[in-house]
Amino acid sequence: MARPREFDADQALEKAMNLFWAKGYHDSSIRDLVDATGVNYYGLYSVFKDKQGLFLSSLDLYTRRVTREVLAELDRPGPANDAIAAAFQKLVGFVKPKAGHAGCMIATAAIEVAPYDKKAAAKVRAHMDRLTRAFKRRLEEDAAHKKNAGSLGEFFATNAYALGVLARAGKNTEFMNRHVQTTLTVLS
Amino acid sequence: MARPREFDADQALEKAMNLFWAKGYHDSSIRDLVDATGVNYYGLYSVFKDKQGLFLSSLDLYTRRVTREVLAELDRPGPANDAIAAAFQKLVGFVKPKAGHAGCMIATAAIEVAPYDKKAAAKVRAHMDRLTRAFKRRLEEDAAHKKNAGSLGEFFATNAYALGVLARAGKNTEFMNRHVQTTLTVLS
DNA sequence: CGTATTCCATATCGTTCGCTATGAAAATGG
DNA sequence: CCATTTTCATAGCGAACGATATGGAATACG
Repeated sequence: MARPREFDADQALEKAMNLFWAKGYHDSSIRDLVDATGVNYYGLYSVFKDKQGLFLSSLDLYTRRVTREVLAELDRPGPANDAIAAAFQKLVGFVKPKAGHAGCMIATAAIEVAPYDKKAAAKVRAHMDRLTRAFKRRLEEDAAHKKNAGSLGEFFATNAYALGVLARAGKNTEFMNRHVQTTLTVLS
Repeated sequence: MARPREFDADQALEKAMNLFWAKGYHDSSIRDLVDATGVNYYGLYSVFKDKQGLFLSSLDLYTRRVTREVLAELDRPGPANDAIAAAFQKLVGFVKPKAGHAGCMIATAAIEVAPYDKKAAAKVRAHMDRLTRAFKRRLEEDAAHKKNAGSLGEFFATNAYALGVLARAGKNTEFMNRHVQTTLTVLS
């Protein structure tokens, strides 16, 4: 038809997500996003509508990219305890300070965006529900925890987000590993 | 010496703290703070230096006002389990949506301010340490938990902040109470 | 009582924000 | 090969930001 765009939307979204992940919504300006993605204003706005749209798409990508890997650990064969421990181990690897970003993007969004952005709040809620259900599903397979699978699922999901807070507050990996260790004692 | 100020600095700080608590740092503009406190620009800047100074003072007041009440529950006589449960009960009452604000101001600061503000980060760390030590101290009195008092203290403190995230994400009191219930099972 | 000093109220500063308008550049279709 | 269409690069928009400057009002001191 006409001049083709010179950027890949998926790659741009990934870079935008990394910036939002690292700095949150408010501290990531459009100009920062233009620099980080290498895509100019027109490109970003034509694909993602506006800053909110880019952020919402980033939340979706975060779910696909990061959360999926954590949830995959829950499908491991073997005892439920080991699968949950593996999931937390994976999570610590993600939220620890690395490549400039620290924390869980969903937890950050929950605190700084959800209170006044209904669409972001809905995505945060959906993410929490998904994570909760994943833990719950795995726990229901275990006879010892089947009856408490619901509240335990909520508990593990909440503690997953708590790791994101710890990371943002500057706690190191040892601290987070210790927290995971104690968290898992509810299963024994 | 000259014209006396027409406002009470402590009352103004309390109102500023409530706004920061409700909306976080970035969404609370100086103009919002002027409206909320009833103190004009000159007054705020002459007493608190700048926006950061006002925020840091608000963090201190939050510790004195909110955290102290929670910690007071830990000094209750009786079993450590009951004291810790009471502290969490008090905490849920504070972080639940009420009077416009929701969540824990420290957790919010940890996520949205601490990553790039060293002074705020230091106050967040100090708060976490204080809360952790308070739990730890109470647990050390209990022979059953003395050996794990350190990691348990960290665990309880972290879960206290987690409640703040839940509140900001819109979770209701029942959800938070259920979380507290499960959190306390690590003691049994 | 007048003068110095401090505070109040408001206007305004420079900057940055999210977003859009504008003209040049690049590819397609007749 | 030119006209059309879409993207690129950039300038610029109005609004809001944190912070400050300014002139009048209010008190203390001589």
